[in-house]
Amino acid sequence: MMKMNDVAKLANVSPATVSRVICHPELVSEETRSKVLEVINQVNYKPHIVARQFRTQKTRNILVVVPDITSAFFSKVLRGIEHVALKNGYQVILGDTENNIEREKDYVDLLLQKQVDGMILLTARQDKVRLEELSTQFPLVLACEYIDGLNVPTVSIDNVSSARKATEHLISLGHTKIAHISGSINVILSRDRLRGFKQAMMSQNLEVESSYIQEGDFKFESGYHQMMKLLALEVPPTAVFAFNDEMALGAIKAAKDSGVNVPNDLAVVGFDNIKMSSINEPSITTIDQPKYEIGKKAMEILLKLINNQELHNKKIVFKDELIVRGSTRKEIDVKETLEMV
Amino acid sequence: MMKMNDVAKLANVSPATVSRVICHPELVSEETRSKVLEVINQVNYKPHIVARQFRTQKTRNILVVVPDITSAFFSKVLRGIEHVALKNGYQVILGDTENNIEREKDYVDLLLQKQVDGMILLTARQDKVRLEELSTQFPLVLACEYIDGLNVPTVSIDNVSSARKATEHLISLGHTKIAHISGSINVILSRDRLRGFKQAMMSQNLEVESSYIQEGDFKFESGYHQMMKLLALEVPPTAVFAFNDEMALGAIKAAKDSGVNVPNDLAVVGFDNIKMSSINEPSITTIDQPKYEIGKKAMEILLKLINNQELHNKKIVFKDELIVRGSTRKEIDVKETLEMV
DNA sequence: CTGAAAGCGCTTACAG
DNA sequence: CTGAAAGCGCTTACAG
Repeated sequence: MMKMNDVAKLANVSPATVSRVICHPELVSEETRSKVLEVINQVNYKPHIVARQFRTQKTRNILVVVPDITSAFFSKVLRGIEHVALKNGYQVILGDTENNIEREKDYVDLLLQKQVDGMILLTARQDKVRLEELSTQFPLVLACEYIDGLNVPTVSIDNVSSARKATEHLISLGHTKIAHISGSINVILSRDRLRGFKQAMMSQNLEVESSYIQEGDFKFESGYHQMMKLLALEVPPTAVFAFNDEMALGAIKAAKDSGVNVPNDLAVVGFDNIKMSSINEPSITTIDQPKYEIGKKAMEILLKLINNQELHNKKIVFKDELIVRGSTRKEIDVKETLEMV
Repeated sequence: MMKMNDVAKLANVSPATVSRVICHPELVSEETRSKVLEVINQVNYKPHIVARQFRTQKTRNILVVVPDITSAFFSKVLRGIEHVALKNGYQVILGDTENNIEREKDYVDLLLQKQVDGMILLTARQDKVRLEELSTQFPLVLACEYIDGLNVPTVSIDNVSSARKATEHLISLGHTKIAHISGSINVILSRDRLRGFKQAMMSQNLEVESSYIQEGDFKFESGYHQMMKLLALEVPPTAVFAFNDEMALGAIKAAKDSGVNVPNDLAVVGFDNIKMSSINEPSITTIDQPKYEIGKKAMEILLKLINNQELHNKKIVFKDELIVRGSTRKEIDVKETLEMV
C-alpha cells in the first residue's frame, strides 16, 4: 500500500510537502502542487486516516447514542445530525442502546478513549453527576431526552406543555374519563409527559384515577396490552393519551380488536408525528416534533463545542404543534386528504 | 490526560508491562498484574484507542452502508449486524446513502483510508469492477442487495423466486389482471422481483401489460401515486404486487382514497414483512425475509474475512416465506388475531 | 516474567 | 515556498 513517503519520492518532494498539498494546498506553489496531485492520482494514493487522527489528536468522528435505532422517530433525528456532520467532514458512529442503560454507559467510554471528538446523546438515563463531569471535559450534547437541572447543552421540545396541550385537546372534546399510557417511567420524558397530562386534568378539576395510568415501554405491543387493560376496567376511559405514536397505534389496534370504535367510542392522541400516524386508519392526532431540526441543531451545537466557539444558549427548546386527525375527530372524512410531502 | 507511561511510573513497571496487563494479562504475573490494575483503576486510566489502532493497524470498526436508515426493513438488518459486531468487540460505523449512488462510492473510501477493518454493503449500485477489485483487497460483504455474477460474499434471499411466489399467490386467487409496482429499476433487486413477477405471469399465459408495470422508488408516497395511476387506467388491475410493504401501504391508501375496497376490489401483496404490514388494516400479505438473520450472517462472514478464515460458501441464500393476510384474503376476519412477538 | 527499543504514517513548528 | 526532524501513544519482537 502506497504511503505518503512513496508519493513524495515519486514527485521529488518531501513528505511534508505532500502533506501540505493534501491538507493546506494554499501553502504550496501552483507548480509543486499540480506535480504532487498528479502523482497522487496516478498511484491512487489515499492518506492513512488513523495515522492522521493519531497525529492531530482529532478523529472527525462523532458518536450518536440512540435508545432504539428501529424507531421511526429517532431515525429522523439521526438524519438531521448526519446531514450537518457530513457537510462538516464528520463521520457518525452509531451507538444503539436498545433502551439498555448499561450499553449507554459503555458508549460513553468511546469519548474517554478518544475514539470520537464529541457525542450526542438521544438517551440520557445514566448518572447525572457523571454526565455533568463528562461534559466539562468533552463536547457533549443532549437531544430529545434531557436531565433536569443538568448544565449540559440540550435540544428538545417542552414535553410538559406539549403533553398538557394534547390532554387539553381531549378535554375540549368533552372527555372526562381520560387515560394515559406512559413511557417507561424511569425515563424523564415519560415523567414529563405524565406531568403535563396531570396538570391538564387537574386544572379542569378532573380526576386522575391511578388505574387510568398505565406504564408502557414505548413499543407498539405495550400500547396494545396497556389499552387492553384499560378497556377491561369496570369503567373504561373514553379517551387516551399515549406517550408516543407507536403506542397509540397499538392502543388503536387493541380498540379495534375489542370492537371499540376509534374515535367514536375512544379518542386517541399520540406523540411525535411519525409517518405512520398519518397513514393509519384512523389517522392519529398527535404532537409534531421537529425531528430533523432537533438533530440538525444538536449537531450544530456539538460542532461549536468541538471548535471551542461560544454558546449563546445552552438550552434550545423547539416549538411543537398539535395536529388534529381522525383518531379524535368524530365526523370522519372518509376521503381525508392524504398528508404527504 | 493520563498516559500509559504515567501509569507505568506509578506502578513501578515499564509501559510494556502496562500494555500487557491490558491486552494480554495472561503474560503477566499475578502480583504485577494486580499492582498495575490497581493504579489503572485509581487514576481511571483509559488507553488511547486511536494510538492502539495506529500501532496495530486494526481499527475494530466496521462500516455498514445502508440505502435508507429510516426504513423499517434495514434497521432490522442493522440490529443483526450490530449484535454480532458488539459481541466481537467491533464498533459499527453507519453510512447512510439515502439512495444516492455517489454517497455510496464515497463511503467506500473509508476502507481505502483504513478507517475501518471491513465493510458490509446493504446497497450495491456502483461499478461492479470496482467492487470486485475492492473485495480482493479488503473484507467486504454484500447483504440484501447484490450484483449478478459478482464474486463477493453475499447474503440474501432469492428475490426472483420470492416474487414469483408472491405473484402466483395472486394468480391462485383467480386474478388475471395483475399489476406490479416496482422499485427503482436501476437497482438489481427491483429487476429481480420484476422478473419473478413476469415469470409467474407468463408461465400461466397471462399477459404482462406494460401499463400494469409502474416504477416506484421504495417509498410510501410512490406506492400511493403509482397505484393512483393504475386505478385510473381504462381497465384497472384487480390485484397488485408491490416491491415492498412500504409501497404496498401506499397502494392500499390510494385504493381507500379512491373508494376501492381491499381485498374485495383489489388484492395487494407486499414484500419484507415489516411490522406495519401486520398492524395495518387490512393487514398485508407479504414475503417475510429473515432480516435479523441476514444481518447476523453478513457480520459473521465479515469477521471470517477479517480474520482470514476460510469461507465455505460465498453465497448465502436464506429462505423466505409467503405470509397470507387480509389484503388478499376475501373473507375478512374482523377479529384477526394480532400477530406479535 | 519483564524491559528497552523500534516503529506504525502522518503533521507541523521551526529554520532557511 | 520547502525540507528535516520530532513526536502523537501505544504494541510487540527480541533479549535476558
